[in-house]
Amino acid sequence: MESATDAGAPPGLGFAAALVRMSHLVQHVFADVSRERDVTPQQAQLLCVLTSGDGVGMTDLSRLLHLEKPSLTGLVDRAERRGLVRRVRDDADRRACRVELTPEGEELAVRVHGEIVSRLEALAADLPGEDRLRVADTLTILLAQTR
Amino acid sequence: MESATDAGAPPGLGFAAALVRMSHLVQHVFADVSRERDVTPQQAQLLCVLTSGDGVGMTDLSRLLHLEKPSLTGLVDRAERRGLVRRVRDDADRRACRVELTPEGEELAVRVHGEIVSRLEALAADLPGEDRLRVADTLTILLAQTR
DNA sequence: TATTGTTATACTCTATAACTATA
DNA sequence: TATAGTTATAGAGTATAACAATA
Repeated sequence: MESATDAGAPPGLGFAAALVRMSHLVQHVFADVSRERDVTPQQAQLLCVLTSGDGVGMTDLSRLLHLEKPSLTGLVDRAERRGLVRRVRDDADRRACRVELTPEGEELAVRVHGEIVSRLEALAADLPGEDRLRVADTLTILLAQTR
Repeated sequence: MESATDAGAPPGLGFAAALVRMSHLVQHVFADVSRERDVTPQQAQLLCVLTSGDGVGMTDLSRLLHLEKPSLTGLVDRAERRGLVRRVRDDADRRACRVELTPEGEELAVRVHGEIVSRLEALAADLPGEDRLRVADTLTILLAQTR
């Protein structure tokens, strides 16, 4: 006996495998929602990161998104061309700039974020709230280690 | 009081947010391990999918990886050029082919998979085994809904 | 006619190396 | 000299439309 699943329940996946599979599922939700809103998943992720705080520098953004800076330059270029974000020159340090959401980008960010959250919550609709909470809390602990 | 986290514990993330954050973490583990082994994350994922079973058709593979078929053609082309997979013509249906791991591809797949699993398990090292099991089982249930 | 897979094409994403401008 | 960001370049990933070959 190596699993806590009852007879008749799905064959338990193993911790790492479950995380990997869940990660793929989340990726696909992200991809589906992005496609419906006519942005790429990468651009959607950029918008979501920009939702917190009012303007993020390119260096911070590249760390947050785990992208090399030239990759980020291109991503921001394309998002800017679509009118989703804008670069604002920093007066204090004239090398730097902050990237901000435009009103259009902000609206899109809210819609995409809301849709993703609602699809993931829907997935857990049949789950006892207690289990849902426990998963969220346990994952939160794991995530805190890698900050 | 809207969270079960104790005082001093990390601020609980919310179910959907926790899944999204965990997904990003898994993506980065995947990216790091792939890079160390000198393959792209997409190629690593292809190898992992091919580990189960001996040869998968392009149509099945495109469904498993959620890729349009022309995208898959390119991915398999590049992996084949690197000697990681090979296309084997299907004698029964001469339109079709099965994609198989080469010995080199199989060795790489095992290493990448093992490394990813071990890093994710390591992340949970401080977690009571009971919690780890509960998360795995709960996620398994969620995943089973979307098969 | 339907299905399997590829080709043609156009973008997007990403990294490395070299660069500009400011600190 | 170090830091913020960009440009140049090359390759990988992806999708849509059109196609070839076989069923």
